Amino acid sequence: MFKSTSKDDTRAHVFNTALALFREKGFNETTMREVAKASGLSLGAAYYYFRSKEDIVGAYYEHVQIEHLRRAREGFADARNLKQRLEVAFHSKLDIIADDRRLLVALFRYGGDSEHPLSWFGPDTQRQRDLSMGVFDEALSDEKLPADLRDAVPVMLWAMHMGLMLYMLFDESPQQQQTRKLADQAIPLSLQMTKLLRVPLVRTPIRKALAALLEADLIPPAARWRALGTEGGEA
Amino acid sequence: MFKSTSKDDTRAHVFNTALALFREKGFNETTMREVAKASGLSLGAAYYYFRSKEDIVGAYYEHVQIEHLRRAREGFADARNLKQRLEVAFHSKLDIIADDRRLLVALFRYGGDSEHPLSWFGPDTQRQRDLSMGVFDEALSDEKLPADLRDAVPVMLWAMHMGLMLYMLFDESPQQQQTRKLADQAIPLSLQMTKLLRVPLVRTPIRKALAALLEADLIPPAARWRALGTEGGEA
DNA sequence: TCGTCGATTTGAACATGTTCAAATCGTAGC
DNA sequence: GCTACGATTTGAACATGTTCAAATCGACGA
Repeated sequence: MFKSTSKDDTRAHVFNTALALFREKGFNETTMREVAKASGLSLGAAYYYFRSKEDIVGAYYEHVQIEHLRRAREGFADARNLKQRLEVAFHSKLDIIADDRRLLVALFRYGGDSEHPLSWFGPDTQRQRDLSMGVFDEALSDEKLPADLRDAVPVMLWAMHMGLMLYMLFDESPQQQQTRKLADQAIPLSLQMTKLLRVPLVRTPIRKALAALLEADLIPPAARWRALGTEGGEA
Repeated sequence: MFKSTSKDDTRAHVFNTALALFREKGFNETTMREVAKASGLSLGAAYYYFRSKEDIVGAYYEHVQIEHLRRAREGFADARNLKQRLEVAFHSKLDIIADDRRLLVALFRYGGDSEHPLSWFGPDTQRQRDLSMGVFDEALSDEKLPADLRDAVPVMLWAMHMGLMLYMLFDESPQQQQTRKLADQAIPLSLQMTKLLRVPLVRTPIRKALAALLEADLIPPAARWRALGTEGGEA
């Protein structure tokens, strides 16, 4: 019933070969001909498994998100409070991509191109966004927050984590320590800010800001991501 | 003393021809061969004036920034208060790029690529960033603010304006009304936030946040952009 | 075993950004 | 007017992502 190498297996093989090359030489510096040759395939065959070079990056990021969800949940189990859960949420993501800065460049490349499948806000990447926001939503878990904020905070945390990833792309410090440090400072500050939200003087303008963001469609409906990630992950 | 067509003239001609094509068909969809032909030059000659296709976009953005500074100052002259100055700062930028969404895509493309000349945070684009932050700095003008905040707020406004531009890329509403509306809501909210900064309860965590951003090199020295824009603009 | 049909593989061909050695042009100095 | 030299122009050639028609493979029914 099983071929020794199914289509999925070969695809995975090409995928891993390509990632290794991307990590080693960078995305731009790796040609599809090299990917094909290193995979033991002809150029055309490589294109049979991935529609395009960026499509490989797309698969990579899908993998990153699923892995993030997995590791985050694992970490959440041991975390004792919100601070620790946020640490898990941020650092597990950074752990996963730590060695892939040369690759992530490609992911950010088409972020602003609304017509591109890898666009940050396009329909094709919505699933990944939702998965990602879901992680931060779970980090908040049953935190007591007014409902409107409760649905918006995960989006803010997601935005922060996007910013952190961007920062990491430029972080040349060993092990990207700078990025880790920034994350470690951002987390307690976010918590303080959250507490400040209870002060009416602060809450009023924040409410207005949220209303504006909501109206601008920058805050997606929470229901969408909350359902996600429950229905089994990979193969 | 002047050739009828100096190198600069020809360069400007190629530039304008290219922009027209980019606007009409989009950046990706326009080939350098088309640019060359439409300019009445051979392919190689076009490359004599611009090192690369993106280099044209680089020149465009330089132009945008200078024009922004010009229009903003013009507008500041008539503005009666901070709110109006911020409106000028934001809307003049949006005015300039309003018809160029298909072109701006290329500008955002290499934002995250730290090795690319058009990178958002790379050394090659520092001048443009400084010019841009300078505009927001001038908008604040002599606003009374604690020194540390006074140097950071222009950076925050700059970041907001980057976000607005990104939003505009995805804004399909006629005339990009959505983006305008978002800007108009963001401005008074920013002002309210600024006032909140006087409340110690708020100011303390904000101070910490600024310290973190400063340490992360995300807030450049204010002196750099304040000097700028005083020494004459274009030709 | 043979024929058939879909899955897979192949490599040539194409489009397009970029490079470059050679040709051409224009002018300054004689 | 002529020459030399730098500025400009040219188009062929190259690299690389992508496409595609044709070849090959492999399993299944007859």
